[in-house]
Amino acid sequence: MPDVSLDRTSPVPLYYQVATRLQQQIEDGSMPVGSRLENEVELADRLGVSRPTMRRAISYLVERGMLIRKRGVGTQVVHPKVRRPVELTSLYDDLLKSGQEPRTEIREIEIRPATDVVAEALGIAFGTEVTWIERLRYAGDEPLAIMHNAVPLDVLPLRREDLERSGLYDLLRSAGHIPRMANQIVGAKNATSAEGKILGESRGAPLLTMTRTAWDAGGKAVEYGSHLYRASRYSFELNLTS
Amino acid sequence: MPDVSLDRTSPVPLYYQVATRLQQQIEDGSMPVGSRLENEVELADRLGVSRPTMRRAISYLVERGMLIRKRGVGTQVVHPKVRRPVELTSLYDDLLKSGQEPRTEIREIEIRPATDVVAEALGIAFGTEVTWIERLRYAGDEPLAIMHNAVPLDVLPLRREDLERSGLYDLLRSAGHIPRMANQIVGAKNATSAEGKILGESRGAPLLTMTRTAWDAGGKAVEYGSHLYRASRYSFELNLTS
DNA sequence: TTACATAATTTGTAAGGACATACAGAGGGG
DNA sequence: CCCCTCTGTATGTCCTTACAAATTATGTAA
Repeated sequence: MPDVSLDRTSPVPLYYQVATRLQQQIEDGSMPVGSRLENEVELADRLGVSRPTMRRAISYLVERGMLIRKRGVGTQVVHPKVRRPVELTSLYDDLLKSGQEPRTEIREIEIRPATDVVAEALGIAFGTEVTWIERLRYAGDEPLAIMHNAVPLDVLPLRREDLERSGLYDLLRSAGHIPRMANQIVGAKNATSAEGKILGESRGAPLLTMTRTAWDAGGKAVEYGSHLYRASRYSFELNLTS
Repeated sequence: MPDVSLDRTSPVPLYYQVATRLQQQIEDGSMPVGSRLENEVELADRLGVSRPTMRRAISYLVERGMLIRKRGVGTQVVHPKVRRPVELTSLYDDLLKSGQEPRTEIREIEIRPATDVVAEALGIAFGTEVTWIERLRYAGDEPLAIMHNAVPLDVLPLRREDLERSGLYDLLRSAGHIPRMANQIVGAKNATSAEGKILGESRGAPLLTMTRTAWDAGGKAVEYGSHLYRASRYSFELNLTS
């Protein structure tokens, strides 16, 4: 009865199967917060895996913040509130997940040489051609953000139709340039009258600013973005660990 | 000559020594970006460690974003720009690191029952007594942020003198309640005239808002904070991975 | 009863071996 | 000339075993 869900013929790694099993038990409450796990040796024995495999499964959950280990003591389930480290998502994904309906209006899309700011951020030569886009993001009927992005031509040839249907990050992902690392700077400013007009706010309204450079697994810069959010309608939520 | 820096009698783990060695070689340029490492077996052999140990060292650097591995191909050094995941630091630490001189003015410190907002954030019962503080943080002579914090009494008895000398996070750490996980929400607002007066800005000036709950390794909530930053003088920088 | 030494428990580190799997390039057949 | 297959190479997974180190609990002696 213990190892019902373990399948050694499956291509999904054993340690991952074990980790998933544990995670389920934690999430469905059969391993309540604060409870101690059996020790590694017994657990491994009972599940019919080796201790390194067991350890790897546990380590995976420890890194995700679901378990903590103490040498000489044991392994415990921690408070379920904070679980995931910061995720690398786009506004589009965030809106989808929260059940709102994202809509995008392409206000501008053209190929132009990179400005010094963009070139610096992307680590490319000044004047290299990039696709430059300005988009207005709606949640339902409400405008939410003005988004400027630059994408190098050799990363992805952006087309207006694609951008209207899906988020930039989805396009990057399906083109094989999966964003893996990013540097973000978050600040605040007051809306100019032009910005306010576009976003449906008045001049001086508080805006969140965010500039971001994202790289793929190979370390190639795939996107630079400079965005403005209506503070009255949006805020960033971060879960940090370590 | 290969294993000069490896010390098997040292208490610092072997895999970590190996990782540090590799990291140095990457940082000092003797392993340039894009170069491939020797394969794991040879590397392990040359350094006189086992392959699992070698793998663990490499994995450590892969997780930190310095290396990438591809099955069947090898391991490569990636673009050095993005390295560290988000760190859990306080404003005090940030200022220290950037060479500025943090100073703190305690405007208020008292023990009072938790409001519903604070109780909810800390996961404690409404009305439980917490230490509530209001501080003004300077960088040099310039006011930078108004900071409100609540710390449960059983976590740490806060004293005015201690807070004047060091940051809250240092105090938490030395009390053994090391912040391990946190949830932050970052937004923006316009300064009221009272806030502006304190921060040396005019009414309506853009402010960054940040509320945070932090937990220690055991999942116990150790701090709730609600802070206001002058956007003209401060912004958040985040490095994200995965 | 208290203080100190000792033992048991549990995770941390390390080695060595075996097989699986994905990728890239070489070679052969159409 | 192009496409397919085969093969070599490197990482991915998994096992068994052993010892080290930290913490807690136990037991003994003053």
